[in-house]
Amino acid sequence: MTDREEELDAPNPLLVWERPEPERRPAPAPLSRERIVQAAIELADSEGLASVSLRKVAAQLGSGPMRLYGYIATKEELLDLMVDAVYGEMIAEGPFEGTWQDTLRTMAHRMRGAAHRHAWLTELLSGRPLRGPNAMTYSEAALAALGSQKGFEDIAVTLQTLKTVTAYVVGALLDEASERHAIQASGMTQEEWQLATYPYLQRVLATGRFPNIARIVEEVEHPSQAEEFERGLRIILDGVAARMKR
Amino acid sequence: MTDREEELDAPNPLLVWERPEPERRPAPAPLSRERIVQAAIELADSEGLASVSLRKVAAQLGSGPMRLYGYIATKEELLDLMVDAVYGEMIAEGPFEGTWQDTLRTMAHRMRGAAHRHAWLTELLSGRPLRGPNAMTYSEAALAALGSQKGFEDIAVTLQTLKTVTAYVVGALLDEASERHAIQASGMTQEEWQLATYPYLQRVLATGRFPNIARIVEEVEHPSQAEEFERGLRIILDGVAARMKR
DNA sequence: GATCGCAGCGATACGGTGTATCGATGAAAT
DNA sequence: ATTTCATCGATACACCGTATCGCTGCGATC
Repeated sequence: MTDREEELDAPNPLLVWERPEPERRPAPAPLSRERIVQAAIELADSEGLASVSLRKVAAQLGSGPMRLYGYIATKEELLDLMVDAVYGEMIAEGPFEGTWQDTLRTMAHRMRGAAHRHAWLTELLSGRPLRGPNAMTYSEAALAALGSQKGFEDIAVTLQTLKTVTAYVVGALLDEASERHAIQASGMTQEEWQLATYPYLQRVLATGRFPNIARIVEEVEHPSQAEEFERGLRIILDGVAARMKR
Repeated sequence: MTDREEELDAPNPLLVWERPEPERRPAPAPLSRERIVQAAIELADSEGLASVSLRKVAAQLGSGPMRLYGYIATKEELLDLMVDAVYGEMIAEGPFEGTWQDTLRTMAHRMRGAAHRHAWLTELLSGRPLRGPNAMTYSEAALAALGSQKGFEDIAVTLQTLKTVTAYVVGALLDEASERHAIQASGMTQEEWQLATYPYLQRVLATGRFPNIARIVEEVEHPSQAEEFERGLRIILDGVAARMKR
């Protein structure tokens, strides 16, 4: 296309006289923190946390990125809201019931469920103090359920227990997530990735410097992630029980 | 300064004739992965992980950002190398000795020490499978030390134990780090931050919806982070001991 | 000792990010 | 009907990771 043709198609926009006026602004779609957070969560669920940008979230809501700053002061705040929304989901799953073991198990499994529904959760959970209303409500419910059980009269003990179990759960979920992440980041399927990784592993193990790791790779029948999580959780709960007997 | 003056100072660079030739390139400083990683770690230690950018790391080494791509393929790889370097530090602290409790304690405390020396470690630890040589050496040493103890004849049990303890440690360290992060991100000192946060907390607690949390804030004498970590660790080790008795 | 080839370097560029600024706008208030 | 004003979005800025590619200086070759 020549310059000449271009001029015919698109009149030179430098001159006001020939430029059309902007179209009337359509009434902007109503917005709310909730809608913003929901859009962000959908984006994170389907495209990964990395592609949650204010521009994309805003686009999904049919607005410019700057409009979001009426509702949040910072992207970090949006992430905070996303996490708290997930705590909301966990609350909605119902109250805690049964023994203290039941309560702790329920907590652990709900968190695991949430982390599986929202693969980005663990990454956000790390390094974010829980001050949102849903997180507080959830913690309060857990404290209340535990506190009513024999052996948990001292609220300091209850808190310590809760923190320890939570630490395990978060750590275990991060571990579960790490492999998934590496695979997903490489853009391969799990099999492709294992196939691509296997030769390196074999080469390293062939050096003989890692006999125990080699045994694990060769001999150990790996339990499912769910089973592994469960076994760890049993260890923790045994520990809590042991502590209570003093 | 007028245009005229400017012209006198800086000759129009559009004309080749008046433009000076580029100065001879200085011999580039020798580079290596190790130097790159060290520079990145220093930057992360002093300015925070967020300000580790390839541009800044390269600048610190007196080179352009693109030169780094001869040594790494991706920023992610640099982060992997940083983590593995920290495992190197942990290895250098010496072998594992004593009972299986001693070994697990040592592991936990070394990791905690590393996380305190390098505040960014926990963030990187999350979601990064450990395939680096130092990480593998460290794991191998831990497996060997544990495996020689009574009760750990089954390597699957050893592995499960290691994973569980590690999960707790990582989770606990993340929890420790989260508050520090929030404070540091706000750019306040700890006292300023507590002062700024306190009114909100009081207002929320005044609603009466969080009686247990209120009790914790008001009644519980908070142990130091070190003590809290230790208590949790004791719970975990008790759990391991309990599991072994079957 | 001169020449050449080539690995490796860095200038430049691209598409993306979070967010500050500020004129324009449309709805609410008068 | 007019004015006010909160709010929206276009634009801009600094910075990011990284693809591209011409240039440079060094080591190998003749």
